[in-house]
Amino acid sequence: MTSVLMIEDDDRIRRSLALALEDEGYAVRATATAEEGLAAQKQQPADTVLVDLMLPGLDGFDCIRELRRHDDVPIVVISARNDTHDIVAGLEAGADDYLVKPVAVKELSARLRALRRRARAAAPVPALVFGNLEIRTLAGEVLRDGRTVPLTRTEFRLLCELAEHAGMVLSRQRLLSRVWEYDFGDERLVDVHVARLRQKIEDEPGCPRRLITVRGMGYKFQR
Amino acid sequence: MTSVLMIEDDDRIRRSLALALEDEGYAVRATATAEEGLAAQKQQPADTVLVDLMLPGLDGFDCIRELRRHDDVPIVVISARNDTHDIVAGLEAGADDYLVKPVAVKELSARLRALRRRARAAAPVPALVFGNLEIRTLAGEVLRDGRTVPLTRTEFRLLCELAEHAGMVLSRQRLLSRVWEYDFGDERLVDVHVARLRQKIEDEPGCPRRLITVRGMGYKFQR
DNA sequence: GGAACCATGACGGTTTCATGACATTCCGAC
DNA sequence: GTCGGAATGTCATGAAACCGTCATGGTTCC
Repeated sequence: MTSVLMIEDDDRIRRSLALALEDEGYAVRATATAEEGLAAQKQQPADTVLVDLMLPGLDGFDCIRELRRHDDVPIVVISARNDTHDIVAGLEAGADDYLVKPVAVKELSARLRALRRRARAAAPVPALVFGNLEIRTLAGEVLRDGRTVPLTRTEFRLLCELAEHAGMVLSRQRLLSRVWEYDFGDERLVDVHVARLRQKIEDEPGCPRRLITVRGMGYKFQR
Repeated sequence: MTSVLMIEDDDRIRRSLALALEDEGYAVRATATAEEGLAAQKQQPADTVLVDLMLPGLDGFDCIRELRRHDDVPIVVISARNDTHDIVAGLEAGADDYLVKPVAVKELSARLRALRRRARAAAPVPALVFGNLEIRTLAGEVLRDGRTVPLTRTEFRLLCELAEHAGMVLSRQRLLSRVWEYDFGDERLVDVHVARLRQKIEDEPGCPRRLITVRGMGYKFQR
C-alpha cells in the first residue's frame, strides 16, 4: 500500500481529504504543521508527501526545501493559491506537482499514481552490493566479506554518495556540497576522508580498486 | 538545452506556445498530428513531449499509449478539457502531467523542469560511441575495444570537445577557448595534445583515423 | 625551391595527490 | 560540569603526474 503524509493546517480539509484518500487505498498520516510533518517524515518516511503552502510557523515552501535536503520523496503541493507565481515557486522549491483546492480526489489519486510510476524508476536502492562490499544505505552499515566495517558518519555518507553514483566522477566541490553541505571550503578535506575510507574498505593497501582518483576531476567509485 | 516536441493541431496555439517556449530556452519542434509527432519522436527523440488530447486521426490518448510502448520520455498533456474524468484518463494512459488551457508559459516551464529533475535521476549514463571507441563523459573514462584508456584531464576534455562536434572542424582558437579557457595563447599547444591523444586512441600509428588534421583550419573528430 | 604549416620527442617547472601528525570539536558517561 | 575518547578538520611534506615550451624534422602548398 502506498503511504501518504499530509501536512495541512485546516482541520476540516485534513480530515476529509484523509478519509477520501483512505477510501482510495492509501495509508494516510496527517499533521497540522510543517515541523510535525518533517519530524514524522524523518522518523517514518512516507512514499509521498502532500503539503499545503499556508502553514503556521514554517511555511510550505520552507517545508519543501527542508524535505528536499535529505529526501527524494515525491512532493505534491495542495494549495488554495492559484497564481502562476505561487505555482512556479512551489515547483522551484522542489515540489513535483501542484494542485489547486478544492481538489478532486480522483485526480489527486491519478496524479499520485503517475508520480510514483516515475519515482519508482529512480528509487534509491536500500542496499548496494559490489563484489565483497555491501553498503546498506538504510541500515547505515557496511559489510566487507560479510563482516561489518566500522565507519564514521562522514565516511559512511561519503561512501554512499560515491557508491550511489558508481562509475561517475564526482568533483570535490560536489562531494563537499553533498556530504558536508559546504558550498565552499578546502577541497583537501575530501582527500583526507577518502584516504581514511580507503584504509577501511580497500583490500590492497596502496592500490585502490574501489575509490579511484581521477586526477584533476575528482573521485569515483568503481563498480 | 532541453528539447520539446509539441503535438497540437490548432495552428495559432501551436505557434504562439512554441515561440513562448523558445523564449524560455527550449528547443521546440511541433507537429499538427499524432502520426507526425510519433514519427518525429522516433526519428529524433525530444527530452519531453507535450500533447493535446483532441487531435484529428489518432487522438491524444492513443498517442500517449503509443509513445509509452517504446519510450519513457516525460509526457505532458495540454488540453482544453478540464473534467476530472479526462485528467484521470490522460494520466492513466501514461502522461506525467496535465495542464488545462490556456496555459501560463511560466507554469508550464516550471512543470517541465520539475519533471526533468525526476526523469534525469533514472537516466542511464550518457556515452558517445564511435566504433571501437566509447567516451563516457560523466564517468570521465574512455574505452578502446572495451579497455579503459588512461587519459589526462586535458586530453579527455579535448577529446570530448572534438567528439561532441564529430565531423565538424574546430579551429585551434576555439579549442583553446573551450578546453583551456584561454582566450589567447600558443596554438601549437593544441597540436601537442592532439599528438598525445593520437598515440592513445588511434589504432595505426602515423595514420590517424579519428583525429583528423584539416590543414590551415584546425582539427576534427571523424565518426 | 621556398615558405608556411604540422608532428612529435624531450625537459623543467608546476600542479595535484596521498598520507602522517596534530589541533579542535563533539558527545556520551558519570 | 567535566572527563576522555572518538571523530573531524588543518597543515606540511614528499612523490608522482601533468603541462607548456621548445627544437627538430617532415609535409604540403604555391
